[in-house]
Amino acid sequence: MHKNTVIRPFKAASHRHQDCLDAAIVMARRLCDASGQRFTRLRQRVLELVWRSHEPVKAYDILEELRDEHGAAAPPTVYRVLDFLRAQGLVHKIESLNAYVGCGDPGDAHSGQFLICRDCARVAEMDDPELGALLRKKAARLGFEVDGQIIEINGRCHECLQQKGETQ
Amino acid sequence: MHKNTVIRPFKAASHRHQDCLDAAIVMARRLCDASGQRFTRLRQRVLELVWRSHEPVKAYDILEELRDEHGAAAPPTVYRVLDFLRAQGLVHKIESLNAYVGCGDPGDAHSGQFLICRDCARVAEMDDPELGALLRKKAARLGFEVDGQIIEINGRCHECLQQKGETQ
DNA sequence: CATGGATTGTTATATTATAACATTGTTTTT
DNA sequence: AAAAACAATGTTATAATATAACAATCCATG
Repeated sequence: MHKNTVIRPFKAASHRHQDCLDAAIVMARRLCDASGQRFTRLRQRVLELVWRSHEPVKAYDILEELRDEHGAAAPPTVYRVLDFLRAQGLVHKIESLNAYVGCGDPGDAHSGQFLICRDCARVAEMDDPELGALLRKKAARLGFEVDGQIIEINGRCHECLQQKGETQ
Repeated sequence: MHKNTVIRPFKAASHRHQDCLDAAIVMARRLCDASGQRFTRLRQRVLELVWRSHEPVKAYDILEELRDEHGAAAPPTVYRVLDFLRAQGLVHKIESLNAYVGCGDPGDAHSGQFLICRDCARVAEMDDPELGALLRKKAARLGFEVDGQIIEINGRCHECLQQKGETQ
């Protein structure tokens, strides 16, 4: 048996998203406890906002939410928390969108390989060892030593492809 | 024989960079002529600035150069030309750096796979069909249809690895 | 030589992110 | 418990990246 490489799938529209959110928070608390980091109320709140949906979330959208809820809040507040969450592997940045998504498998350090649907804007995450290995192999041919990769794949998710089929 | 997948190598420090630059301009002119686009003085100048070295170049650095040379110039000037050059496949954007590099093989449409050296900051480009194919295959398992990929690999180039070895 | 489309100029502003320092909160030491 | 040390957050200002909207100019073609 090999490990499933899909660590943040495209969920069915009907899925109970609250479960995704709850799982993410529980896991985050566990990891922070284990590594002696403080999972403060602010950090939890930002993580919840990142996990609001399966679409990537912008820093300034988080900022606006925080302002609504909690009075002040300035950009550094958000960016600092995002940096913290990224350092803990709880959140990834999608570089091509300047936006952030919750990690589907925190605890296992990885860079992730993201599938971005151009129709519904949702993002799935894979962590495929074959892909990583092939990249390293190809890079090695040039004498290049890999220590991190950014892979963002644009296209259409299964659900959107089906809908497209139906309406035509 | 298979096509070489390295389309923008890490050049030896001793290489004659003027040759890279000249080749890029000649190729650009040829492609624009072929597709009925105008390779204006401004477009040529921006492409030269992008090819100033093998390091990615920032839009605002180009802007500053243009200002020195040519009086006015505002951000839209630069971004419009960069958009044009990208549309022609003459330039790629490195998303994780918000910076731009000349394409090593314009004319053949592709997204490119970039190797970014964290020591010397230079960027090489591959266009490896196996990598693309594997990505599509993995994505297809999720029912995902790929229409573009962003691959940016961080690490150390051969030359920098050697130097590191020497000084220790 | 006019006219229509492409290119570039210009002004203003939006979006994304960080620097620097002050304040508050928490843990540890005494 | 008070003080010291450190972590987290607040605050103000600004840097860096990018686009919108409209005006002026250029240039191929009829």
